[in-house]
Amino acid sequence: MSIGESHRALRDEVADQLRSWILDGTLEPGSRLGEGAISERMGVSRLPVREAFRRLEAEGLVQTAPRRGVRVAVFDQEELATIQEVRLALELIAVRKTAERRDSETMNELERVLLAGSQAAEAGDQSALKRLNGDFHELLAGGTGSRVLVALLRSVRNQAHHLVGGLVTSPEDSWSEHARVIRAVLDADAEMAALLMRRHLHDRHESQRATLTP
Amino acid sequence: MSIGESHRALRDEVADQLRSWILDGTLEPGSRLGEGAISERMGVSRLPVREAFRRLEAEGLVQTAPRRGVRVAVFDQEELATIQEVRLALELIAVRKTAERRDSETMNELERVLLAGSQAAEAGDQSALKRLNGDFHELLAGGTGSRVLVALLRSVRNQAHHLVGGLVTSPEDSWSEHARVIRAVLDADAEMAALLMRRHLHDRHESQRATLTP
DNA sequence: CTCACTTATTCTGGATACAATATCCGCCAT
DNA sequence: ATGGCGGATATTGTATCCAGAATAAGTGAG
Repeated sequence: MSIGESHRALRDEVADQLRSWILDGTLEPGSRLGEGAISERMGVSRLPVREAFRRLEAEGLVQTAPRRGVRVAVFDQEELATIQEVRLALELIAVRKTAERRDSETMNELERVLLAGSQAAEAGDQSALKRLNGDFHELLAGGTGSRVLVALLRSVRNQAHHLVGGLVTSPEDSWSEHARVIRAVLDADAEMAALLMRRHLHDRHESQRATLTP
Repeated sequence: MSIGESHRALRDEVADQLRSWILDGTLEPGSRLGEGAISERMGVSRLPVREAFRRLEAEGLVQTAPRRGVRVAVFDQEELATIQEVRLALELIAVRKTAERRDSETMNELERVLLAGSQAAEAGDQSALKRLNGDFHELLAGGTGSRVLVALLRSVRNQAHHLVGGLVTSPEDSWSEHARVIRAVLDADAEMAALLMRRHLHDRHESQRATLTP
């Protein structure tokens, strides 16, 4: 099999695949990841798998015990609360900075997402809304112009996602809150955008706590 | 040479060595890190070096271009400002959480550091102060009980350190501010501790900006 | 002499084989 | 049952090997 034209590095491919498997629950928290099994299942040698492990380890998605292999990260309640708190702080920094910079490309993208989102909401297109909700967060991170912040947010968001198991909020509810944030950013109202974002994430956090501690 | 009894994984050793070389300026920003050269210089094979690269990459200390190797990360002014902002937010979360949890082991360690620090300050022992200043930040991160936050802070702190080149603040000045924060934490005054920490980091940030933009 | 093009070397990315070692699991004896 | 012993398994690390890409070196033309 030819490696093809401009194939990405295999470690990236492997890392992405593992990440999505972890996030969508195919790999349950605490389950063990044997490098042999992974490499066999994905048809690559063990070398890229090990490199992918190191990356996921640094991203906090997996935990490594020396000589005992790698397993999907499992967090306790307190750790999850901390992650939420950190995520909130970082998202606020990001949305403020994006609203202040008003990078033209990001603004155009946000307008596009806003339009597509309201159409999808009317049509009741759940999967489109889910994707747009993802775009929303990516755009707000990217709009800061900071590669570091983008990486940190993605990492923390993954770990936060890790906790929800099944998402509690419907894509429609999420979208209406997102739309308000986007409008504030487009209006260059950084403080309003931050406030709306804070409420957005805080509500979500609360509803999760409620379901987790009955 | 025998690998010995309970030696840490070589990738950790390599990553630590590279990290300190980057942080102390032995490896200048933008300089290239050939995996062959590193493995030769450190007397290990290329594999642990590559694993270490992936970790440092995720920590943001190095940047990787496909097929073009890895080089020490170089950040522009705006990125550095963002990193400082993120670090401030995370340190505040950490110091508050530590002051609220009051983990007994951490409190004991903080008392020890406080005592040793005041002695070192009197004796004018610069290197001891420098080490204690490092312990200070590690303890505040560890006191949160959150592995994730510890990892994030270490990463962000490394990248912030990355910018200073030569540190501007003397260990003594740093220490006096640190000591005040420790006392506030020991007094369970989370808000006071956070306020002192904010001022501590903010001052440092300002003095750096002053030296960088003459 | 400078610039572009071609060639050669180096380096990354990946695969594979092999050794060493630590952990895990089952079996056996008490 | 329980505790210890020994083999099976997995991780970790080394050594080679190869393909492909990037940089460096060299060469020729204008």
